[in-house]
Amino acid sequence: MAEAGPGGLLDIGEVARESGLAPSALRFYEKKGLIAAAARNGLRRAYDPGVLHRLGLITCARSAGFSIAEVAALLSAGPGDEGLRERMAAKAEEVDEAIGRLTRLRDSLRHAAGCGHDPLVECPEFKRAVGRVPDPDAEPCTSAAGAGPVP
Amino acid sequence: MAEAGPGGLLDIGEVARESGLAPSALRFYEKKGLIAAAARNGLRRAYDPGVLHRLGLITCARSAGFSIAEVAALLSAGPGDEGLRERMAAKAEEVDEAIGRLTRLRDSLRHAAGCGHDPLVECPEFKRAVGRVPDPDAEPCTSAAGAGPVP
DNA sequence: AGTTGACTTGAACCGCGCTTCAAGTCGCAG
DNA sequence: CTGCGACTTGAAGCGCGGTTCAAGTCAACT
Repeated sequence: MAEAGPGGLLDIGEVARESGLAPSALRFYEKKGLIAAAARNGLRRAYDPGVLHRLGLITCARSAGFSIAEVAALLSAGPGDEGLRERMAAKAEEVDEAIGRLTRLRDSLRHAAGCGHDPLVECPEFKRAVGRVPDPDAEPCTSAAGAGPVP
Repeated sequence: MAEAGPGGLLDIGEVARESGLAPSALRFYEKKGLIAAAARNGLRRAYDPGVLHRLGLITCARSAGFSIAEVAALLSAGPGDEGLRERMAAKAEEVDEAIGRLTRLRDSLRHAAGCGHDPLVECPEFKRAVGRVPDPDAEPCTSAAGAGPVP
Protein backbone atom coordinates (compact mmCIF):
# COMPACT_ATOMS: atom_id res chain seq x y z
CA MET A 1 0.00 0.00 0.00
CA ALA A 2 1.17 3.46 -0.78
CA GLU A 3 -1.28 4.99 1.68
CA ALA A 4 0.36 4.48 5.05
CA GLY A 5 3.50 6.38 5.91
CA PRO A 6 6.40 5.22 8.10
CA GLY A 7 4.31 4.57 11.20
CA GLY A 8 0.94 3.71 9.70
CA LEU A 9 0.13 7.40 9.60
CA LEU A 10 -2.23 9.01 7.13
CA ASP A 11 -1.67 11.81 4.72
CA ILE A 12 -4.11 14.71 4.79
CA GLY A 13 -5.53 13.56 1.47
CA GLU A 14 -6.28 10.15 2.94
CA VAL A 15 -7.98 11.66 5.92
CA ALA A 16 -10.00 13.96 3.69
CA ARG A 17 -11.18 11.07 1.56
CA GLU A 18 -12.01 8.85 4.52
CA SER A 19 -13.74 11.52 6.54
CA GLY A 20 -15.55 13.23 3.71
CA LEU A 21 -14.14 16.59 4.80
CA ALA A 22 -12.10 18.93 2.62
CA PRO A 23 -8.39 19.27 3.36
CA SER A 24 -9.00 22.96 3.89
CA ALA A 25 -11.52 22.08 6.58
CA LEU A 26 -8.99 19.78 8.25
CA ARG A 27 -6.38 22.54 8.33
CA PHE A 28 -9.04 24.89 9.63
CA TYR A 29 -9.94 22.45 12.40
CA GLU A 30 -6.27 22.13 13.26
CA LYS A 31 -5.96 25.90 13.52
CA LYS A 32 -8.92 25.89 15.87
CA GLY A 33 -7.42 23.16 18.01
CA LEU A 34 -9.94 20.44 17.18
CA ILE A 35 -7.41 18.05 15.73
CA ALA A 36 -3.64 17.77 15.49
CA ALA A 37 -1.24 15.96 13.19
CA ALA A 38 0.65 13.18 14.93
CA ALA A 39 3.82 14.10 13.03
CA ARG A 40 5.21 15.82 10.00
CA ASN A 41 6.80 14.30 6.93
CA GLY A 42 8.86 17.29 6.05
CA LEU A 43 6.13 19.88 5.74
CA ARG A 44 3.34 17.38 5.30
CA ARG A 45 0.98 16.50 8.08
CA ALA A 46 0.89 12.85 9.10
CA TYR A 47 -2.24 11.84 10.97
CA ASP A 48 -2.87 9.03 13.39
CA PRO A 49 -5.78 6.95 12.06
CA GLY A 50 -7.59 7.71 15.31
CA VAL A 51 -8.19 11.16 13.96
CA LEU A 52 -10.96 9.64 11.86
CA HIS A 53 -12.96 8.76 14.93
CA ARG A 54 -12.29 12.20 16.32
CA LEU A 55 -13.55 13.75 13.10
CA GLY A 56 -16.64 11.58 13.27
CA LEU A 57 -17.33 12.97 16.70
CA ILE A 58 -16.68 16.51 15.49
CA THR A 59 -19.01 16.18 12.52
CA CYS A 60 -21.67 14.64 14.73
CA ALA A 61 -21.48 17.42 17.29
CA ARG A 62 -21.40 20.08 14.57
CA SER A 63 -24.53 18.65 12.97
CA ALA A 64 -26.12 18.82 16.42
CA GLY A 65 -25.63 22.57 16.43
CA PHE A 66 -22.43 22.77 18.46
CA SER A 67 -20.11 25.59 17.49
CA ILE A 68 -16.46 24.93 16.74
CA ALA A 69 -15.51 26.45 20.08
CA GLU A 70 -17.94 24.22 21.96
CA VAL A 71 -16.62 21.13 20.23
CA ALA A 72 -13.08 22.19 21.10
CA ALA A 73 -14.10 22.45 24.74
CA LEU A 74 -15.63 18.97 24.66
CA LEU A 75 -12.58 17.46 23.04
CA SER A 76 -10.17 18.91 25.56
CA ALA A 77 -12.04 17.48 28.54
CA GLY A 78 -9.99 15.50 31.06
CA PRO A 79 -11.12 13.61 34.18
CA GLY A 80 -10.05 16.38 36.48
CA ASP A 81 -12.06 19.00 34.71
CA GLU A 82 -15.18 19.00 36.83
CA GLY A 83 -16.56 22.24 35.48
CA LEU A 84 -16.33 20.95 31.97
CA ARG A 85 -18.04 17.70 32.92
CA GLU A 86 -20.85 19.69 34.37
CA ARG A 87 -21.11 21.70 31.21
CA MET A 88 -21.21 18.46 29.25
CA ALA A 89 -24.10 17.25 31.36
CA ALA A 90 -25.84 20.57 30.79
CA LYS A 91 -25.18 20.24 27.08
CA ALA A 92 -26.73 16.80 27.19
CA GLU A 93 -29.89 18.35 28.59
CA GLU A 94 -29.87 21.00 25.87
CA VAL A 95 -29.51 18.29 23.28
CA ASP A 96 -32.38 16.47 24.91
CA GLU A 97 -34.59 19.53 24.54
CA ALA A 98 -33.48 19.87 20.95
CA ILE A 99 -34.51 16.25 20.39
CA GLY A 100 -37.96 17.10 21.72
CA ARG A 101 -38.28 20.05 19.38
CA LEU A 102 -37.03 18.05 16.43
CA THR A 103 -39.43 15.25 17.21
CA ARG A 104 -42.38 17.61 17.19
CA LEU A 105 -41.12 19.23 14.01
CA ARG A 106 -40.71 15.86 12.35
CA ASP A 107 -44.24 14.83 13.32
CA SER A 108 -45.55 18.14 12.04
CA LEU A 109 -43.76 17.71 8.75
CA ARG A 110 -45.07 14.19 8.34
CA HIS A 111 -48.59 15.29 9.04
CA ALA A 112 -48.35 18.36 6.86
CA ALA A 113 -47.09 16.30 3.96
CA GLY A 114 -50.33 14.34 4.05
CA CYS A 115 -53.07 16.69 5.22
CA GLY A 116 -54.90 19.02 2.86
CA HIS A 117 -54.80 22.49 4.33
CA ASP A 118 -54.47 25.37 2.00
CA PRO A 119 -51.90 27.70 3.50
CA LEU A 120 -50.65 24.50 5.17
CA VAL A 121 -49.34 26.59 8.01
CA GLU A 122 -52.96 26.90 9.08
CA CYS A 123 -53.42 23.19 9.61
CA PRO A 124 -54.62 22.85 13.22
CA GLU A 125 -52.46 19.83 13.91
CA PHE A 126 -49.45 21.61 12.55
CA LYS A 127 -50.16 24.49 14.86
CA ARG A 128 -50.71 22.28 17.84
CA ALA A 129 -47.55 20.28 17.30
CA VAL A 130 -45.37 23.30 16.92
CA GLY A 131 -46.95 25.07 19.87
CA ARG A 132 -47.57 28.76 20.50
CA VAL A 133 -51.13 29.13 19.28
CA PRO A 134 -52.63 32.00 21.26
CA ASP A 135 -51.00 31.17 24.56
CA PRO A 136 -48.97 34.12 25.90
CA ASP A 137 -47.11 31.94 28.41
CA ALA A 138 -45.83 28.40 27.91
CA GLU A 139 -43.26 28.34 25.16
CA PRO A 140 -43.06 24.75 24.01
CA CYS A 141 -40.93 25.24 20.94
CA THR A 142 -40.10 28.89 20.76
CA SER A 143 -38.24 28.52 24.04
CA ALA A 144 -35.11 28.43 21.89
CA ALA A 145 -34.30 31.92 23.17
CA GLY A 146 -31.40 31.20 25.47
CA ALA A 147 -31.69 27.44 25.63
CA GLY A 148 -31.53 26.09 22.10
CA PRO A 149 -28.41 24.73 20.38
CA VAL A 150 -28.58 27.41 17.75
CA PRO A 151 -26.48 30.41 18.73
CA MET B 1 -54.74 48.60 26.26
CA ALA B 2 -52.52 50.76 24.14
CA GLU B 3 -51.04 47.73 22.36
CA ALA B 4 -53.59 46.87 19.71
CA GLY B 5 -54.03 49.12 16.72
CA PRO B 6 -57.23 49.78 14.74
CA GLY B 7 -57.95 46.18 13.86
CA GLY B 8 -56.27 44.36 16.75
CA LEU B 9 -53.02 44.47 14.84
CA LEU B 10 -49.61 44.52 16.45
CA ASP B 11 -46.78 46.96 16.10
CA ILE B 12 -43.37 45.58 15.24
CA GLY B 13 -42.21 46.38 18.75
CA GLU B 14 -45.02 44.27 20.20
CA VAL B 15 -44.20 41.38 17.94
CA ALA B 16 -40.53 41.67 18.83
CA ARG B 17 -41.29 41.58 22.55
CA GLU B 18 -43.73 38.68 22.26
CA SER B 19 -41.62 36.60 19.93
CA GLY B 20 -38.26 37.31 21.51
CA LEU B 21 -36.86 38.28 18.12
CA ALA B 22 -35.25 41.62 17.31
CA PRO B 23 -37.17 44.06 15.10
CA SER B 24 -34.27 43.92 12.70
CA ALA B 25 -34.72 40.16 12.47
CA LEU B 26 -38.42 40.61 11.74
CA ARG B 27 -37.69 43.04 8.92
CA PHE B 28 -35.05 40.64 7.67
CA TYR B 29 -37.57 37.78 7.68
CA GLU B 30 -40.02 39.96 5.82
CA LYS B 31 -37.42 40.75 3.19
CA LYS B 32 -36.83 37.01 2.81
CA GLY B 33 -40.54 36.31 2.46
CA LEU B 34 -40.99 34.42 5.72
CA ILE B 35 -43.53 36.82 7.15
CA ALA B 36 -45.57 39.80 5.96
CA ALA B 37 -47.25 42.72 7.66
CA ALA B 38 -51.03 42.58 7.45
CA ALA B 39 -51.18 46.35 6.90
CA ARG B 40 -49.33 49.61 7.28
CA ASN B 41 -50.08 52.46 9.64
CA GLY B 42 -48.47 55.13 7.55
CA LEU B 43 -45.00 53.69 7.22
CA ARG B 44 -45.30 51.41 10.20
CA ARG B 45 -45.91 47.71 9.86
CA ALA B 46 -49.05 46.34 11.50
CA TYR B 47 -48.98 42.61 12.11
CA ASP B 48 -51.76 40.12 12.48
CA PRO B 49 -51.34 38.35 15.85
CA GLY B 50 -51.15 35.08 13.92
CA VAL B 51 -47.67 36.10 12.92
CA LEU B 52 -46.58 35.02 16.39
CA HIS B 53 -47.46 31.44 15.67
CA ARG B 54 -45.71 31.70 12.35
CA LEU B 55 -42.63 33.02 14.06
CA GLY B 56 -42.78 30.16 16.54
CA LEU B 57 -42.73 27.75 13.64
CA ILE B 58 -39.88 29.64 12.01
CA THR B 59 -37.79 29.65 15.16
CA CYS B 60 -38.48 25.98 15.69
CA ALA B 61 -37.45 25.04 12.17
CA ARG B 62 -34.40 27.28 12.35
CA SER B 63 -33.28 25.62 15.57
CA ALA B 64 -33.70 22.31 13.80
CA GLY B 65 -31.07 23.36 11.28
CA PHE B 66 -33.32 24.55 8.47
CA SER B 67 -31.96 27.45 6.46
CA ILE B 68 -34.02 30.58 5.89
CA ALA B 69 -34.65 29.49 2.32
CA GLU B 70 -35.85 26.07 3.40
CA VAL B 71 -38.22 27.57 5.94
CA ALA B 72 -39.54 29.92 3.26
CA ALA B 73 -40.27 26.92 1.05
CA LEU B 74 -42.12 25.16 3.86
CA LEU B 75 -44.20 28.21 4.65
CA SER B 76 -45.29 28.74 1.08
CA ALA B 77 -46.62 25.19 0.69
CA GLY B 78 -50.17 24.81 -0.61
CA PRO B 79 -52.28 21.67 -1.09
CA GLY B 80 -51.62 21.55 -4.80
CA ASP B 81 -47.89 21.63 -4.44
CA GLU B 82 -47.15 17.94 -4.62
CA GLY B 83 -43.45 18.37 -5.14
CA LEU B 84 -43.16 20.48 -2.05
CA ARG B 85 -45.15 17.96 -0.01
CA GLU B 86 -42.76 15.29 -1.11
CA ARG B 87 -39.86 17.43 -0.09
CA MET B 88 -41.51 17.96 3.28
CA ALA B 89 -41.78 14.23 3.74
CA ALA B 90 -38.15 13.89 2.76
CA LYS B 91 -37.27 16.64 5.22
CA ALA B 92 -39.13 14.73 7.90
CA GLU B 93 -36.89 11.74 7.23
CA GLU B 94 -33.81 13.95 7.44
CA VAL B 95 -35.04 15.32 10.73
CA ASP B 96 -35.62 11.76 11.89
CA GLU B 97 -32.01 10.90 11.12
CA ALA B 98 -30.90 14.02 12.91
CA ILE B 99 -32.89 12.88 15.93
CA GLY B 100 -31.03 9.60 15.87
CA ARG B 101 -27.69 11.37 15.77
CA LEU B 102 -28.68 13.75 18.51
CA THR B 103 -29.89 10.90 20.66
CA ARG B 104 -26.58 9.11 20.39
CA LEU B 105 -24.72 12.34 21.04
CA ARG B 106 -26.84 13.05 24.11
CA ASP B 107 -26.21 9.57 25.47
CA SER B 108 -22.50 9.98 24.80
CA LEU B 109 -22.44 13.29 26.60
CA ARG B 110 -24.28 11.89 29.57
CA HIS B 111 -21.93 8.96 29.79
CA ALA B 112 -18.85 11.08 29.28
CA ALA B 113 -19.91 13.46 32.02
CA GLY B 114 -19.77 10.56 34.46
CA CYS B 115 -17.04 8.18 33.26
CA GLY B 116 -13.40 8.69 34.13
CA HIS B 117 -11.39 8.48 30.93
CA ASP B 118 -8.42 10.71 30.57
CA PRO B 119 -8.58 12.20 27.12
CA LEU B 120 -12.32 11.50 27.48
CA VAL B 121 -12.52 11.14 23.75
CA GLU B 122 -10.87 7.78 24.26
CA CYS B 123 -13.67 6.40 26.38
CA PRO B 124 -14.78 3.20 24.60
CA GLU B 125 -18.46 3.87 25.18
CA PHE B 126 -18.09 7.35 23.82
CA LYS B 127 -16.46 5.92 20.73
CA ARG B 128 -19.08 3.26 20.30
CA ALA B 129 -21.98 5.65 20.67
CA VAL B 130 -20.66 8.11 18.19
CA GLY B 131 -19.83 5.44 15.66
CA ARG B 132 -17.06 5.33 13.06
CA VAL B 133 -14.43 3.41 14.97
CA PRO B 134 -12.39 1.60 12.32
CA ASP B 135 -15.23 0.71 9.96
CA PRO B 136 -14.58 1.97 6.41
CA ASP B 137 -18.21 1.51 5.36
CA ALA B 138 -21.37 2.16 7.40
CA GLU B 139 -21.54 5.83 8.30
CA PRO B 140 -23.78 6.03 11.34
CA CYS B 141 -23.14 9.63 12.34
CA THR B 142 -20.72 11.06 9.84
CA SER B 143 -23.27 10.46 7.10
CA ALA B 144 -24.00 14.18 7.38
CA ALA B 145 -22.31 14.58 4.02
CA GLY B 146 -25.27 15.25 1.76
CA ALA B 147 -28.02 14.18 4.13
CA GLY B 148 -27.67 16.12 7.35
CA PRO B 149 -29.54 19.31 8.25
CA VAL B 150 -26.34 21.28 8.52
CA PRO B 151 -25.40 22.77 5.15
C1' DA C 1 18.12 17.46 -14.29
C1' DG C 2 13.49 18.43 -14.97
C1' DT C 3 8.68 17.85 -14.58
C1' DT C 4 4.76 16.24 -12.29
C1' DG C 5 1.56 16.38 -8.44
C1' DA C 6 0.34 16.38 -3.74
C1' DC C 7 1.20 18.90 -0.20
C1' DT C 8 2.58 23.69 2.54
C1' DT C 9 1.60 28.70 3.98
C1' DG C 10 -1.01 33.14 4.84
C1' DA C 11 -4.29 36.11 3.15
C1' DA C 12 -8.25 37.08 0.72
C1' DC C 13 -12.72 35.91 -0.21
C1' DC C 14 -17.57 33.93 0.32
C1' DG C 15 -22.53 32.99 1.91
C1' DC C 16 -25.43 33.04 5.79
C1' DG C 17 -27.98 35.34 9.32
C1' DC C 18 -28.51 38.80 11.22
C1' DT C 19 -27.09 43.77 13.65
C1' DT C 20 -25.80 48.41 13.34
C1' DC C 21 -25.75 52.86 11.41
C1' DA C 22 -27.18 57.18 9.12
C1' DA C 23 -30.74 59.67 7.58
C1' DG C 24 -35.54 60.29 7.22
C1' DT C 25 -40.83 59.90 8.53
C1' DC C 26 -44.39 59.80 11.57
C1' DG C 27 -47.86 60.81 15.62
C1' DC C 28 -48.47 62.76 19.84
C1' DA C 29 -47.42 65.56 24.29
C1' DG C 30 -46.23 69.87 25.98
C1' DC D 1 -44.63 74.68 16.76
C1' DT D 2 -41.26 71.97 18.81
C1' DG D 3 -39.52 68.44 20.50
C1' DC D 4 -39.46 63.26 21.64
C1' DG D 5 -39.56 58.47 20.73
C1' DA D 6 -40.80 54.69 18.00
C1' DC D 7 -40.84 53.56 13.72
C1' DT D 8 -38.95 53.62 8.39
C1' DT D 9 -35.26 52.87 4.68
C1' DG D 10 -30.91 51.09 2.37
C1' DA D 11 -26.28 50.17 3.00
C1' DA D 12 -22.60 48.76 5.57
C1' DG D 13 -20.57 45.80 9.06
C1' DC D 14 -19.83 41.47 11.79
C1' DG D 15 -18.96 36.64 13.37
C1' DC D 16 -18.97 32.06 11.85
C1' DG D 17 -17.35 28.35 9.08
C1' DG D 18 -15.12 27.40 5.98
C1' DT D 19 -13.14 27.82 0.51
C1' DT D 20 -10.12 29.73 -2.79
C1' DC D 21 -5.94 31.68 -4.34
C1' DA D 22 -0.98 32.70 -5.08
C1' DA D 23 3.35 31.37 -4.16
C1' DG D 24 6.37 28.05 -2.34
C1' DT D 25 8.30 23.16 -0.74
C1' DC D 26 9.12 18.56 -1.40
C1' DA D 27 9.37 13.50 -3.03
C1' DA D 28 9.22 10.71 -6.78
C1' DC D 29 9.21 9.42 -11.56
C1' DT D 30 11.24 10.00 -16.49
